[in-house]
Amino acid sequence: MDQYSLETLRHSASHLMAAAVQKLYPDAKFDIGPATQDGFYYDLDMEHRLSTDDLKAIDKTMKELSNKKIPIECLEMPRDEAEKLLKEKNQTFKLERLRDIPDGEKITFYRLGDFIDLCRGPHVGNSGDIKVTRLLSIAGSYYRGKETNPMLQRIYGTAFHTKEDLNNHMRQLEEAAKRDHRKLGAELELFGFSENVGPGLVLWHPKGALVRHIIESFWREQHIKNGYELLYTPHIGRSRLWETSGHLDFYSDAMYSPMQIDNSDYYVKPMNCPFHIEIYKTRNRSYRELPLRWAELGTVYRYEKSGVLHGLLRVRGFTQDDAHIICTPEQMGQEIRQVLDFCLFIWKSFGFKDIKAYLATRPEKSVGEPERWEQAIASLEKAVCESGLACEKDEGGGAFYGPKIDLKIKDAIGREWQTSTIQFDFNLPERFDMAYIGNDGAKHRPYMIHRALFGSLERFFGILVEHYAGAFPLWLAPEQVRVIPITDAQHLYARELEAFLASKGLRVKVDDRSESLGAKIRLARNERIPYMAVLGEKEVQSSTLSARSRIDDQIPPLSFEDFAKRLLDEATPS
RNA sequence: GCCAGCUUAGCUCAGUGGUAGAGCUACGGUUUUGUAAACCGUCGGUCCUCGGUUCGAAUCCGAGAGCUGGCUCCA
Repeated sequence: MDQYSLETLRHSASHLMAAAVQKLYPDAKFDIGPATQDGFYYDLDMEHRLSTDDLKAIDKTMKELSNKKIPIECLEMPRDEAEKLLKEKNQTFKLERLRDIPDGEKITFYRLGDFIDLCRGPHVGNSGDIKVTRLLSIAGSYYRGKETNPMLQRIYGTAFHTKEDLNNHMRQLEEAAKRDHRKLGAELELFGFSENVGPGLVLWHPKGALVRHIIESFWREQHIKNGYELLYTPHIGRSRLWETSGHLDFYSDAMYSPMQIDNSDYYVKPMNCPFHIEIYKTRNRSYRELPLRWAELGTVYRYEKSGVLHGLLRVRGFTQDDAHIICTPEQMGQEIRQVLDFCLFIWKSFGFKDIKAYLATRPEKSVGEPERWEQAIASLEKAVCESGLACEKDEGGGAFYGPKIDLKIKDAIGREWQTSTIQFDFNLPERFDMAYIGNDGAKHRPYMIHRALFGSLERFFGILVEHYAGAFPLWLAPEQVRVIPITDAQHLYARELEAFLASKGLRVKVDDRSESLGAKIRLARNERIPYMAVLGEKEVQSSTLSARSRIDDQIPPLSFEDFAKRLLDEATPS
């Protein structure tokens, strides 16, 4: 339809922005300016520290350059000439980027008026093709993404073919902002944080805690059904446990300082695995008792840099829905398959249907025998294949201790979230010298698989709030029915209904404030309560109730019994 | 942690050097209401914290905390 792809358009828009920046700040040194999923950015360095106020001027200059319809020309040149040009322009980052281009590859520059940029292209024909742009924000970004490198200034923007597309995009951002779990969490009194407690430490308020309780109960029930056994383990453990596990050597950056108890150092746990392994090691294990599937809602604490904390999605204390499967080589394939199916069942229960798998294989630095890696990867691949999931392979993307499958789920407005993870571990079984006695009477090293379905309850809850936009389905809603008597004369009748519904196991409250019907409905709607039962003179006379749901507005009058039946039918996970 | 920004009542926000405000919420009263906001009144403030400049600071400057958007990292 359009002559250029959105990616090309955005890439060109980043050049147009760079041209504008160069015009306003001639000392600017440019690094890279690619298109991204939603727009583009350009990384640059200069004397002037940009602030959001500067975006207006840059935007204005971009519009001027666009109106001039300046052609964007491609210039191919030999390496020495390219180097000379960049040196002349004092573009030190670009010089380094030039050195990254392998010999024999074409070296191209793109010129937009006075702005000449080392760039692979392609680009739109002229600056007049870039009409619909919006500069969004400025940020810092480390040169080449390395924390030890100097920080450049990054300008984020986006571009579209039409004004309408841009407006749609901005509306989508607004929609996402409305669903923001931090905002809804406070509004619906689900959870919060306190400066006195500390950043990244979640306080679950009664309503959020109730939803969490329902999720946990469902989780436990399903795990028992699927052949798991539940464990509880302590929050702290002696330093020698973490020495054996290797965490003190390789994970200490994320661990909190130890506390001294009776002359020993104890660490708050960043992971649950060592405790599970200790349980495994309490006695000899026979191949006959494998596979073991041990699950725990284990609360762990990890140090996260202050700048990365984000609502419930990134915290310092969180509860993993952790499990460890310990099995023989023969059982491995079947176990992986079962975990994947279990994952899919759980995601379906919470209304997520669009799920993608990412398989990460052996990285350069790794532990464990190559055959074990190959076996494990093969079984992961086979299981994903059989499950019918779409899968992307990330060669060399596994952890040093084993390959893994991560699942990403798509929420109600199309955003992807990384949640479930299934990881082999060839490291801990070695370190802890785990073994089972095979039918040959000899000791063998078991396979160990870590897996989490939700990832963490905090993160999952945050995703759920955004997915449902705060309107939990009936089975999860902290309050399922709000009973609304119209006048004081129906208060007794309302209490009768409340007691009846509660006796059926429904979560119900009465709003008997001296307020108008409209006001009570408005409040219940704002609180995202799935059902309202309105009671007036008519309902008392006919022994009925007038129901109203979040979805249907009004429902014809029902008896207490029929109403309860309807809700109980609906109140199962789907 | 780093770059940029923000922080005024429970919430949303106004107030740019001269006595701290509005709406909603909460509370008290009046009202007895038929499907998204009845009316009147009252309470509510360490203007994030500490220090500085000034006759005088919510307002200007510095440091710190928390938060937001990114970078890095990751459940």
